[in-house]
Amino acid sequence: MLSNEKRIILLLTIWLNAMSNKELDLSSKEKILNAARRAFIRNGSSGARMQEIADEAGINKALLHYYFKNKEGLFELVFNDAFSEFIPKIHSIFSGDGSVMEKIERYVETHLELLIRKPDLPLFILNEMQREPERFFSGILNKMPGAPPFESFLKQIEEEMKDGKIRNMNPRDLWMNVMSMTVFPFIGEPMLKKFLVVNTEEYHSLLTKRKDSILTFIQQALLLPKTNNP
Amino acid sequence: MLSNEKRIILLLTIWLNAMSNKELDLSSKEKILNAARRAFIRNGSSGARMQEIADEAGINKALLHYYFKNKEGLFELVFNDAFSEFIPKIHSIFSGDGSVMEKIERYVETHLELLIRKPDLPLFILNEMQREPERFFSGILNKMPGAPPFESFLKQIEEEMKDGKIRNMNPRDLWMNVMSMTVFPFIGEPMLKKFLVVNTEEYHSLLTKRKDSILTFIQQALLLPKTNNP
DNA sequence: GAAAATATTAACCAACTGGTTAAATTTTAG
DNA sequence: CTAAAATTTAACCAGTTGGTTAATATTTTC
Repeated sequence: MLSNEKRIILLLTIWLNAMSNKELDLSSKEKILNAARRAFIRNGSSGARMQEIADEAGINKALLHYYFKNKEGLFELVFNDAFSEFIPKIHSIFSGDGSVMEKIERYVETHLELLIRKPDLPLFILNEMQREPERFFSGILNKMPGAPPFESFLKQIEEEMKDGKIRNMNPRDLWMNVMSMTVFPFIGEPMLKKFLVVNTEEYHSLLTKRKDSILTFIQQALLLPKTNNP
Repeated sequence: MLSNEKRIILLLTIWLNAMSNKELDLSSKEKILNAARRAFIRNGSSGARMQEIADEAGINKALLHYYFKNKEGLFELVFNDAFSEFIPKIHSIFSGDGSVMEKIERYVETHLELLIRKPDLPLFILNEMQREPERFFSGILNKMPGAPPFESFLKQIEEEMKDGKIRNMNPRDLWMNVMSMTVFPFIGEPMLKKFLVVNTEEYHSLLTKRKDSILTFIQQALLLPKTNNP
């Protein structure tokens, strides 16, 4: 299926990766995990090839099975690592101290920082979740304590709305908006670059400034105009 | 790799699909396209199997090659259909009449309507775009006349900001926010349902109300408080 | 320094894969 | 009603795939 040009590029990539892996002096296991991440992110769990992973790691294919029982085991490990990195601090943010706006700021800051470093995470996670939803609803997501923290955050939002601190709207819509504006620009980069008529550098510059932009936007949408100027 | 339970479910699905296809009296070609969409959406172009597509379509595998030269040809067709359905009217919205808010309203309305009917579209398109970006930057995206319409819309946004009609912010951030809030809730459904503590019906009910919610949020973020009450 | 443990590899396997082909069947056209 | 065209299928193919194994090499331990 691969053209000759693509094959050359692939081989060059494999060689460069092998050289860079050698230079970094990683163990074989670490090289495998790095290569597996790239392969699973790019092609999904069913499209990724064990030989492809071995080639990118610069090792013999049998070593994959020596360290990780099988392809599914390797995938589980890679996915669980990604998932627990992506999900993580939301719960402590929800149940910690601070106003609604402060919590939103903390979430946006934390997540933008993570996604700038690992822009492939959300698409990878969400794509595998749609591919095999039952894997998550019977496993890793059930281990995720979603209900309590968000429900208390929900209450807090409702109270601040009732107190007139922030504008009245469906709290679930609010959170949906916050997550959308934080995460989607990383998922939608190829399309957004085209729409916004920017190149990759310009786009990434936009992303590094997103924190202030998102927070200002949310504040302007939520905060009521003050009747008493300080 | 499939467990027996999954195999039974798959076979039942194939049978039900075959029965429903028969009931709908579609041509073989249409059955193939429907099955191919489902397979490519779920597993990606490299993970989807020709035999899987044939099984779901209820036809012999050789027929795939009779109608569509090969797997890549079938995928191209499916992807291009999806892409031209997802991208489409943005350009006429950008270059048409109306204020910035009116254009935003038109975009949100049009796209929500499309995505409620076809919620798998954005994840599929963006996933394939990240998997093989060169396919798009040398092909279909170059055919997409992105530059002129958005640049004129950019100018319009800037003018309305300068005129004090809407609040000052980076127009690219504005559009990024609009697209994010419209598209991400469809991509992020499995995760958002968990965070928001809603079931599928409740989540879809949220989605059907998103138009007003998004537009109100944007208006509150953008529109300046009036100094003269009518 | 030798034994034990760990790592690594080439070669191999059965099953799966995308694609092909000739024959049979069905549909269409005249 | 028959020939032509279109559709459909079973059987097949070479290459790819995930996984295994025995042998070899390297590292670690005592």
